[in-house]
Parts: sequence; C-alpha cells; structure tokens
Amino acid sequence: MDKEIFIYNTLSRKKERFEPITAHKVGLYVCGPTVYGDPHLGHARPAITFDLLTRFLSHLEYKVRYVRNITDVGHLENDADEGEDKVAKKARLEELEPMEVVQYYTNRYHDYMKLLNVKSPSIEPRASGHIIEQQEEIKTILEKGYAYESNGSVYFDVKKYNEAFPYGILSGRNIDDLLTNTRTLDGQSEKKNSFDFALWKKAAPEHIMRWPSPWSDGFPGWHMECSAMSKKYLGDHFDIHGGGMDLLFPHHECEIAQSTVAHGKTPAKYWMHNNMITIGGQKMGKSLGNFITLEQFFTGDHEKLEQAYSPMTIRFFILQAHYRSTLDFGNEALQAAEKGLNRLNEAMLKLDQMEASSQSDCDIKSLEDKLYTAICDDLNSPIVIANLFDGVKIINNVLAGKQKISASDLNDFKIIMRLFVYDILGLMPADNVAVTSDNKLDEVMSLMLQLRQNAKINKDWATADKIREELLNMGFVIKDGSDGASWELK
RNA sequence: GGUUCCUUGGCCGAGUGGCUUAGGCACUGGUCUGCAAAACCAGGUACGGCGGUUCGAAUCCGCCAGGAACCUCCA
Repeated sequence: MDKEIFIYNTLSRKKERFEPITAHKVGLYVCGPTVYGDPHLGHARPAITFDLLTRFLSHLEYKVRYVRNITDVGHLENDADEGEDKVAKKARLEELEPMEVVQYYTNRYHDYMKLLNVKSPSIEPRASGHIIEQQEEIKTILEKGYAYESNGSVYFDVKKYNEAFPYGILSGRNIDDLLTNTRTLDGQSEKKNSFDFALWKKAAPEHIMRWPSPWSDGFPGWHMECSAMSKKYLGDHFDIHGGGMDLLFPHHECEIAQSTVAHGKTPAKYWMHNNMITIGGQKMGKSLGNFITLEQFFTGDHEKLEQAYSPMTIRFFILQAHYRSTLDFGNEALQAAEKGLNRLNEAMLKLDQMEASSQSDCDIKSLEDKLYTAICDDLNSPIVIANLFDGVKIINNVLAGKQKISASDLNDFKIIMRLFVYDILGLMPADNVAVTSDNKLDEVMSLMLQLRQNAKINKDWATADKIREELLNMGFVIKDGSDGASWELK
C-alpha cells in the first residue's frame, strides 16, 4: 500500500501519480464488448490490461470495485440515424430472438475470458437492464436545457454545452473543426447541428428492440449506457475510466458531456486507454473484417495462423507489449512468445528444487524493487517480464551451482517470483505438466523409457532411436537429461 | 482536410538527455549427449532522413519522408 503508482491519464496526456478519491478504495469502469459477435484478439487487450490493473491494485490491498458493462442495445449498424440496431440485425439474419443472440455471445465472451485467466468484474451490468436509469438521465439533461426533442428522438445540444463547458477536453477536438469536418449523413435534419448526438432514438417500425418512453417507442442513444451505469454503481465521480483508444471519440467525449450535465461533474478522475492490436500494420477489428477470433487462435483454424496458440501464450504475448503501444500480430511474434513463456514456466517449476547456501551472491531485493518500479510505472508489463527473466537466470544458475542463494533470500525470491508471475501477471502454470505418476499413461511411458534405457546400455542405438522416433510420431517428445530421460506431450 | 499518435538491431518489443548488454525469439559459439533434440551458459547487430538546442540526444525543438487510430458501430 505504500507504493506510488503512476498512470497515464488521457485527460492530461501525462503520467500522473494515482491517488484514489477515497482512501484504500478504487472505482473502475471499463467499456465492455458489444455482444453481437465472437470475441476476437482485440477484445483480449482491454480485458487483460484492466485485469492486470485490478490484480495489482488488489495486491496492494485496495478494495477495487470493477464495473465492466455488456452492450446489448443501442449501437446502430450503418448510417447513424437511419440504421438498424446491430443486435436486431444479427437476430434477423440468424432467425434468433435478439436476447438469444445477446446471451449466446455473452456466454462465449465469458468462456474465452476465463480461458485467458481474466477475472470477472465485480459488476457486469447490461445496457438493456438499465433502460429506466438511462431515461431518467435523459430527463435530467432535458430539464437542464442541454438536450432537445425532435420527432420522437432526443439529441444532446453540443453547441450549448460548449458555451458552458469545454467540449473536447479528452480528444482535443473542437466543435468548429467538427462542424466543417463531420460527414453529412442522412437524417441530419432532425438535429440542430451535425455534431449533436442522440440520447434517445425513436424506433423505426421494423426495429425489434424497443422500449416505451415519454418521447417515443425507441431505444437509448449510443453513449447513454455508460453514463447511467457508471453513476449507478460507482457514483457521479469515480477513480478510473478505461477502454480502447478507438472509443476515445466520440464515445468517451460524449459520455463526459452527458455526465457533466446530468451529474454536475466529470465522471472520472483518470482515463486510461489501451492501444489496438494490428495485423499487417492495420487495426484488427470488425470494420475491416480482418479479425481473428480467440477460438480460432486456440484451435489454429484460420488461414493466417500457422498453428494453434494456447490462451496463456496469447496473454503473455499481450503482456509483452505496453498497453499503450500498438501490438502487431504475427506468427513469428506469437511463436517467440510461446517459447519465452515456456522458458519462464520451466524455470518456475524448478523453484522448489533450489537449495539454499550459507551465503548469497544474488541481489533479490534489487530484483524486487525493479519489479515494483516497473509495474508502478503505468503498468509496464514488458519491463516486469524482462526482470522476471533475470529471475529465470538466477534459478538456472543456482541449480547449476554457479550462483549461491541464502535461505532467507531464497524464501523471498520464491514469494516474489510467484507473486508477479501468477498473481499479478495472471499467468497460470504450464498445463502440460498435469500428467502425474498415478496416471496410467505415465506408467506406460516409464516402461517405454526403461526399454529404451536398456537398449542404450547395450549400445543398441537402432532400437533406442526407433523408440524415440516412434514416440515422437505419436506426439511424445523424449528429453534426455543428465539424470535420466523424461517426456512431455508435443 | 482536422484531431491524436507512431517510426528502435533478422522479428516482436522496452527505454525519454550522459552505463540499459532492456527482455523474448531467431542467429553464432560453448556445456551436456552414443547421436540428435531438449535444457543451460556466453556473444554480436539498432535507434526513419536532414538541420538545430546542448559539453553531450535514440531521448528535447523544427522541417521532410513514411505509417496508424479517430472524425461513422468498433476493444
């Protein structure tokens, strides 16, 4: 708890010292997925970034309330005002009830987040479950005169807002630029200005998802849910608001405007934005259709994938880059991550084999300091990982007798390595070591290794090599060590 | 066109004024091995271009080149 944490605040474009609004407590709101498609690699980035943040804050004994919403209503498919609700469109295509689609993809999202060892948020509210709260918020904004009704829809009056409050404080845009640069879309006639945004939309006759309201049968506008739900669960001013950089404008800018009017203050003290994962230098996302789903990564079933990659490889791959940098997808990079993670895992498994000496020539305190300094510096997970590999070197050197470690250092070392690898980075132990000695397969394999060992003693290399080769074909890798052979699944 | 940002060695990717060998992978050498694989140890290569500020810049400023995100739903 005595650590100084610095986080980059998009509002100030600087790293700032983190000071919670209420001592020992942190309110965190993160924009979650729109559940109308399978979760892809891009969804893993914010999930893992803010999982890392909450894991670390929890370790420092902050009580974290982490709210991550599910967007199941309100986003339009194409042209802003004439579009069709995304969820409704998907439902028609698949001939499913909208809520059935929502539930299906929500479940899928949960399943894949669990595989990535992403902890569940404290509260996961759905937009469709907070229609009343959103309507109340719209009423307040109307009463205060910062919105107007037009043909059954309600729009936020950005120009009027800008006279009293600075619009664009997060994204650096100003309304003059927006006026000249916003595209002309259909249905703009309902609005006073092109940059006004909808708080409530009247539903077209064919629109399935709709709710009654004082203005029309319709649905809430794009940005309403986050304002209403963050206030309900975290209050009108909370610590950290997170999300992808692509949400910065207009989503978060509009959210600030809505909340500022409705609640009388800006919603969050710190704004954190994770960068995009790119593929061939371009953002991986829905619009370009260049995304690879998490399922495809785990099965390897995609033309761009040379092999399957385990969930922990994906997690490690993401943590190897800083969350504010773009991260470029590539098989070579993923394979490098896989091998690096494997090396870390192997070393972690050898932690208990280390023996203490009367003296110590490794500096565990310095390692610990470096790890904390890195994670406190705007969650610099790549540096954390680099330092953990220094730890790997210590493990191997001590086991090889090249370095000595005292009993108390060894104790501290084990604690700090496990803390950072498992608890903070959230990397689960390797799963291919699950096979234990009470397993039938293991008995058979011991027999095979014994037969091969006998052949080797008799210098019957042909038989020994044949056993090794045949086992390899069946997916078993034989590793000859200095103290006997072992095996693992390929 | 506007806003925000990026350009580091074979690849991924940290680093923001003067030793960071960042780290991982790949590569090379070594140890081990019947051989091989694995494992471990060791080692080399960089800072888009041109100017400027400075005793000193990958790191600050300017210009140029190239690229990205956002301005429309997107993590």
